[in-house]
Amino acid sequence: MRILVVEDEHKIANSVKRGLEQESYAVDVAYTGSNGYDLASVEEYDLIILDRLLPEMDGIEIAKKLREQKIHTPILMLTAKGQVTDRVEGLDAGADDYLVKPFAFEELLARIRALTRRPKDSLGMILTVSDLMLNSANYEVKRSAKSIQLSSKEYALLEYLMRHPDQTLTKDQIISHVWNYDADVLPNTVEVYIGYLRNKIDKPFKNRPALIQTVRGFGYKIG
Amino acid sequence: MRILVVEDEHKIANSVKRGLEQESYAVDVAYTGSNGYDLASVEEYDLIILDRLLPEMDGIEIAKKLREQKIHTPILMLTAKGQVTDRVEGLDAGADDYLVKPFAFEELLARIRALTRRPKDSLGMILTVSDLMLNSANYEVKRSAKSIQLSSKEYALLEYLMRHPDQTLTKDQIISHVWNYDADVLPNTVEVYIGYLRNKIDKPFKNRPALIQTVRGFGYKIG
DNA sequence: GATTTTGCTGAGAAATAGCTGAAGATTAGC
DNA sequence: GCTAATCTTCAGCTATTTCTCAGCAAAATC
Repeated sequence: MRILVVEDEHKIANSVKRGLEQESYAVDVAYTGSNGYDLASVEEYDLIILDRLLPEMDGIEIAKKLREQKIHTPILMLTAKGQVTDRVEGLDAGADDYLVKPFAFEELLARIRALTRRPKDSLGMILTVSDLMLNSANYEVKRSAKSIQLSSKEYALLEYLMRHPDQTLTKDQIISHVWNYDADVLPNTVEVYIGYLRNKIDKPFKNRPALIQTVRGFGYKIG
Repeated sequence: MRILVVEDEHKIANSVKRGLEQESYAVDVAYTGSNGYDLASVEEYDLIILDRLLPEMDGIEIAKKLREQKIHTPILMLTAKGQVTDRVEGLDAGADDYLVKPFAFEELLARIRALTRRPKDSLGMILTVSDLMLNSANYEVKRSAKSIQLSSKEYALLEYLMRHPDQTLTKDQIISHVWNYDADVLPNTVEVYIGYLRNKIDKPFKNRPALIQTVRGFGYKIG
């Protein structure tokens, strides 16, 4: 699955590239509009992530030109928080979806999955680890058939862990996936949230094995 | 169920495609009239959604030609608000129904359901959740046999919720289904309408459980 | 066994989500 | 055109969530 990222802010471009590669997408990056446009017209991508505001040639224009060229690759447009009003303009130009910056990486992944629509996770994937179940259609979490109430950060963290079962994730990885790229939260915040999750999914089920495990010096894993 | 969408505005075409696929229709899109005509003559569809005004070959002409070819696939014609809604002309050409742009997605779905009329929902599907009943044939809503009067937005919102019982729907999802694609309403508007609905279907029935539930951080669900 | 590092946790300040009354805009009916 | 209903936004309020801090516990290192 090949993805082109057109974004002039290197920080964002690179963090998106790194994250997507970790999810085993093949990623090309263009830091300018014209560069991005050239790549998009020559190469074949499964998805194009396009910053709306770019020097030289902006996102709207690129989208419009690509559509004129009959290139119908799905386009995910990124817009800064202030510029929300122009939803219509962007969609007119041919974008398929919108994401407002700053976004959490997992949110980006969800949109990408929706746009490239792998049958597997269309509408409501159900993740399970042991007797813990997470249903992304209605954001419901259950353990041993008992419903568990989570806040949205807790939910995002749990989903990230459960999408990588038995794999140790460092606090840095967790931060860059669950929080948005310009929030800089302390590693301790992750510890705190792990604590919250344990209170809800491990502590009340003493007769069952604890699912969230600390891998001292490295991070956490579920499984 | 296969549907062909012939529409030159990518924005509309893509958002309709995405929405219908989520409802598990198989959707093909043609961005030009002649392209659409070719597809419609070769492939077998259960429904064709046709923009009335298209470059190259317009909707009326496509409909006429298809009918000449003895292709009787139901046709739903889209017309812009300003356009002379010459119902007669379109219906003469062979269209089975009309929808004026901009439309809300749920409205489109309702027409599609009417045209493809699966025996199941022939003449007005009736949705029920607990003791709440919605009859889409006559737009009547009742709870515990007591009739409830709703405005059209309230009705559209309730129908959307009831068609996805026990599933949490985000404010974004609600906005893009219940409002039309170029309306730019605030999330708070959804909150307000949820409030209106609660006043009418939950508050007056204190002895019964509340049906509309807030799922903090995610959205709302009914059930 | 003392020291350092790493992780856990209770408490609290700051930020945010959701609810609601009210008021301005828009639309439909007459 | 006028009026009434409906639609939408706004501002203020409350409860929850988010995040940091500081002190403690456990493990690793010396």
